[in-house]
Amino acid sequence: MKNIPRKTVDRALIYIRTLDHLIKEKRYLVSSKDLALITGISDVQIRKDISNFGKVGTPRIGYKTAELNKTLKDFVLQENVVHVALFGVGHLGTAMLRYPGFNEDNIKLVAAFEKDKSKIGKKINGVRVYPVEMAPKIIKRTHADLGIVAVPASHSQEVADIMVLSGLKGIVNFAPASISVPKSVLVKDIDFTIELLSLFCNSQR
Amino acid sequence: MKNIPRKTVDRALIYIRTLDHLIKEKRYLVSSKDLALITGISDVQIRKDISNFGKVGTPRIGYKTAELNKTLKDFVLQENVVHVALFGVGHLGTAMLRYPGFNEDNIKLVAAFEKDKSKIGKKINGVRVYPVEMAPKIIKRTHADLGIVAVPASHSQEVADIMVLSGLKGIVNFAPASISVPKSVLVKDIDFTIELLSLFCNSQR
DNA sequence: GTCTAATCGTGAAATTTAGAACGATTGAGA
DNA sequence: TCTCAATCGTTCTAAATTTCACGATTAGAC
Ligand SMILES: NC(=O)c1ccc[n+]([C@@H]2O[C@H](COP(=O)([O-])OP(=O)(O)OC[C@H]3O[C@@H](n4cnc5c(N)ncnc54)[C@H](O)[C@@H]3O)[C@@H](O)[C@H]2O)c1
Ligand SMILES: NC(=O)c1ccc[n+]([C@@H]2O[C@H](COP(=O)([O-])OP(=O)(O)OC[C@H]3O[C@@H](n4cnc5c(N)ncnc54)[C@H](O)[C@@H]3O)[C@@H](O)[C@H]2O)c1
Repeated sequence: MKNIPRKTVDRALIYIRTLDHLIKEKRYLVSSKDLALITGISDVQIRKDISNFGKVGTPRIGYKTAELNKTLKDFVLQENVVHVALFGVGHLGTAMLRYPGFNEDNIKLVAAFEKDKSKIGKKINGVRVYPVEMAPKIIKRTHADLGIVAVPASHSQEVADIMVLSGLKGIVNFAPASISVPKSVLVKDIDFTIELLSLFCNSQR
Repeated sequence: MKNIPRKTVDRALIYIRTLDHLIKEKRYLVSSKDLALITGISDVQIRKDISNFGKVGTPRIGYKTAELNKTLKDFVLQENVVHVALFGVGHLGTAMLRYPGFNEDNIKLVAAFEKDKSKIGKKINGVRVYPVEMAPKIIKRTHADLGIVAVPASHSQEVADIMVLSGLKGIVNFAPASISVPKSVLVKDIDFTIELLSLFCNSQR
C-alpha cells in the first residue's frame, strides 16, 4: 500500500462527505472543478489527492460519484465502524451523545464515563453512562478505538491516562490544556477558544 | 510588522494558554524545554516561534512567564476582545452559550440567532436569542467580528450568506458541509465526524 | 473518421514548515 | 575571577506540501 500523505487522507474525508451528499442528490458525475467549487479546495489539489488512490477519472467527463466514493472509502475507511468512548457527560458531551449524524458515518459512541454520580447509570440516546473506574473494562469489552475528552481541563490529564491504560489509540481533546500521552497514541486538540482567537488574528491581516 | 508564519500564530495561542496557567500557579520562570514537556511541541520549535516576537528569553534561565505572555499577547491579540455571533441555539450552540471559559480569554458571545420561534427572545447566560432576520442589524450594533455556524448542514450556506452580508470577517463552521464565502472571509471548519475518522485512519498505520 | 475542447494525471518548481547544528549568552559555583 | 553547564536564538538543511505547467486522454460535434 502506497504511503498516502496525511493531509491527503484528511481531504479525502471531505471528498467522501461531499460525494455522499451529491449521490443523495442523484448526481452521477462530478469534475475536479465542480468539487473545487463546492469544497473550496483547488481543482489541482483534488486531482492530485485522488491520483494517490488510482486512476478513476475519465478525461473530458470527470469522476463517477459512486465509483470515486467507493474508491476513497476503500482506501481510508475500509468499511470500518469506529467505536468511540466519551469521557465527560456535560454540555459538550451531551451534545455529542444526542447528535444523530455519527451513525450515518460509521461512528458509534459505545460508552460514556462520568464522575458525577447523578449522571451515572443513565442512558442517553442508547449510550450508557458508567463511572470512570469502569472505563478499562468497558472499553475493552466494547472494542472502543478512540476516546473523547470532554471533562474540565483540570481533569483532562487524569482521564487521558485512563484512556491510554485502556488501550485507546486516539484521543480527541476538547479541554483547553495539553495532555501527555505515549507517542503511539494520537491526539487531536480541538480548543474552541483557540480556534476563535486564531481566526480573529488571521482575519486582522 | 514582521510577517509571522500562520502556524506560529496558532502555536503562540497555545503558549499563551499554557503561560496563563503557569502564571496562575505563581510560576515565574519557564524554559523552552519545560514548555515542550507541557505542550508536546518541540523545544526548538518553541524557541524559533518565540524568536519571531523578539528576544525575550535569558540564556541559562529561560523565559519570565509574565513577560513572555505579555509579549505574545501584544503581538497576536493586542488586548482585543473578540465579539462573536452564534447561529443556531441547538445542542452545540447551547453548550457554547453556557461555557464560562470564553470570558476569561477575551471572547464575548454578543448575540445568538435562531429560526425556532420557541427559542427566540430567551436569554441564555446573558446572551439574547434573536430571529435570524435581525442578524445584520444586531451584528453591526454589537460589533461582532466572528460568527459560529451551529445550524444543520442543510441551512449552513443560508446562514453563512447572512453572516457575510452582515460584515463578519471569520466563521467557525460546525456543520458537516463546506460553505462558500468571499475569500476575504476566513472559514475554519470543525467537523467532529471528520476529526474522529481522521484520527482513526491515522491511528491505523 | 477527424478535430476539438474539456478534463485527468503527473513530474518539476516553489513554498511552507519542521528539524538539526551550533555559536552566543548568562548565571552559578569553584 | 574563571570555568562550566544550561539555555537562548539563528542559520543552514531537510522534509512536507502546494502550485504550476503541460502532456495524455477522451467524448462528442461535425
Ligand atoms: N462547552 C463549550 O462550548 C466549550 C468550549 C470550549 C472548551 N470546552 C471544553 O470542553 C470540555 C467540556 O466542556 P463542557 O462545557 O461540556 O463542560 P461541563 O462542565 O458542562 O461538563 C464537564 C463534565 O465532566 C464531568 N467530569 C469532571 N471530571 C471528570 C472526571 N475526572 N471523569 C469523568 N467526568 C468528569 C463533570 O461531571 C461534567 O459532567 C471542558 O474542558 C471545556 O473547557 C467547552
Ligand atoms: N452536536 C454534535 O455533537 C455535533 C457533531 C457533529 C456535527 N455537528 C453539527 O453542528 C451543527 C449543530 O449541531 P447541533 O447538535 O447543535 O444541532 P441541533 O439540531 O441541536 O441544533 C440546530 C439548531 O439550529 C436551528 N436552526 C435551524 N435552521 C436555522 C437557521 N436557518 N437559522 C438559525 N437557526 C437555525 C435549529 O432550530 C436548532 O435549534 C449541525 O450542523 C451538526 O451537524 C454537531
